Amino acid sequence: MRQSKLFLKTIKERPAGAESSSRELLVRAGYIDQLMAGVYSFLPLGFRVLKKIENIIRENMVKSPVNGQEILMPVLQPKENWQKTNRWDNFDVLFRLKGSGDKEYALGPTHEEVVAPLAKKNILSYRDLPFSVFQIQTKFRDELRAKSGLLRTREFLMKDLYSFHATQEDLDKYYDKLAKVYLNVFKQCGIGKLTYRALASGGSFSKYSDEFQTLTEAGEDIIYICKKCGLAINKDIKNENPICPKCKSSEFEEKKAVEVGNIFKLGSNFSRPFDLKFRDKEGIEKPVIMGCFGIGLGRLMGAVAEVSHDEKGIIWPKPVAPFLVHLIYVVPPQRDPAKREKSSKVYATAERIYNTLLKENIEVLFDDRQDKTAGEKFADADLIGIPARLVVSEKTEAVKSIEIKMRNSAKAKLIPIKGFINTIKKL
RNA sequence: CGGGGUGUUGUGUAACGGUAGCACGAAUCGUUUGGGACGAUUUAGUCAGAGUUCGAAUCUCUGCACCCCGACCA
Repeated sequence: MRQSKLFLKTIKERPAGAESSSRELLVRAGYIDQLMAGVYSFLPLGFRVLKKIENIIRENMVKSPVNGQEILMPVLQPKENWQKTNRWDNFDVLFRLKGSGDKEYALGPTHEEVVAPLAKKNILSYRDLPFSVFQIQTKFRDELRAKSGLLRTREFLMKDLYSFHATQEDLDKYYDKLAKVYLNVFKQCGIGKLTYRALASGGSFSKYSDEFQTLTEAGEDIIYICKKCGLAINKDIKNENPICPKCKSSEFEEKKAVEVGNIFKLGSNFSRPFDLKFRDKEGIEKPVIMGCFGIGLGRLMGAVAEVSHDEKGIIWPKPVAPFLVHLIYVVPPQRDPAKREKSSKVYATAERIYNTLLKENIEVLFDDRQDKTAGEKFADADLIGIPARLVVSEKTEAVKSIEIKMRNSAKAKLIPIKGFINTIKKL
């Protein structure tokens, strides 16, 4: 991608009144644009990051042991289904809207009301169980207070997976496997060390659920980490239970965190209202046991930016970075005719390197802008936060090298142009 | 939803009730060119409505929007 053609403008000044770092940096670097409170557009760079996160999640959901099948359910949902579960009037953040003839609809904040009746059409026998479906789709929640950029929004992409089981034991096993897969997803996104599986209350569905909490001061949740056994619990659990449920210790470390995922054992709470049943081996009708597993993609992206940045900009972990390489062409003096010759040579070298990278399928953003000085390009590169920065300039041209510097390191070094691609491939 | 704050060009900001100014950006020209260059010229603005006043960005009211704190967050 050529930066000169990119639909993106970086902003030098800090936006007024923005409190969270991730929000400030994502806006200034041109990843996202706010339409209104809690609603953002994803610009080309932001969209790429979102897609990276989406693919990591999808891969993990499709393969064993999750074995999810990807589907896409409607955002627009009938009021009747929400009345069946008693949530039309009780789901605080539900967006309710009127269509023609005053017919009422819900904008999906979650999809139990859709997936349960859907499953009813496909589950008749114990032989149909267990199975899981998931989607990566836009959710709407009328949050009373949107805040901190992508960390709490009213419209957001969510991966929600629903599992269907014949027995509670089967759900329990699956649930624990999913929890491990979740930790792996967060690890792959570069926030593994900071992300805890925290025991939480299960609301009206079950006694407990598990939250996945990433430690950051920008988070709005508080979790308690047991100093003895390392178990994390959320505030609800701590209030009910002043001692660690696992090792009975009473010493906890209190940390602020942002919830990037949440998993629930729904049991038969949704199969009952929708009459979702199956026949077991003995021919007896039983309610299907369900699980529900969510990850907020935008929030995850915000969380990564929140925990991985410095004063100059974002520092993307490689797996979620919009590009692996930021190739920067430092424009040499051009007014002097003798130097103009050199200039075209430097540019030609940059083009050659760009094409080599493309040919090798290395994801590269090429700062080919002719009207920006080196300083400005470097400042932009730091702000945007692509993992590897390659510089082609008169200096590097003179020694037939290119400069390479990693975003998370202060050191730059020169590598010969000949065979440079092998260095890049090893990144 | 309770409380607080703020709305001035694309962005960041200034202006006692009295000429809406500065910087960045954008545009043109010239000089520059390895850490956000310089000069000249140009561009574009008082959230909306009502009121007070000779006169309102400024004071009052209403509305709207955004930000922050809290509550809420199956």
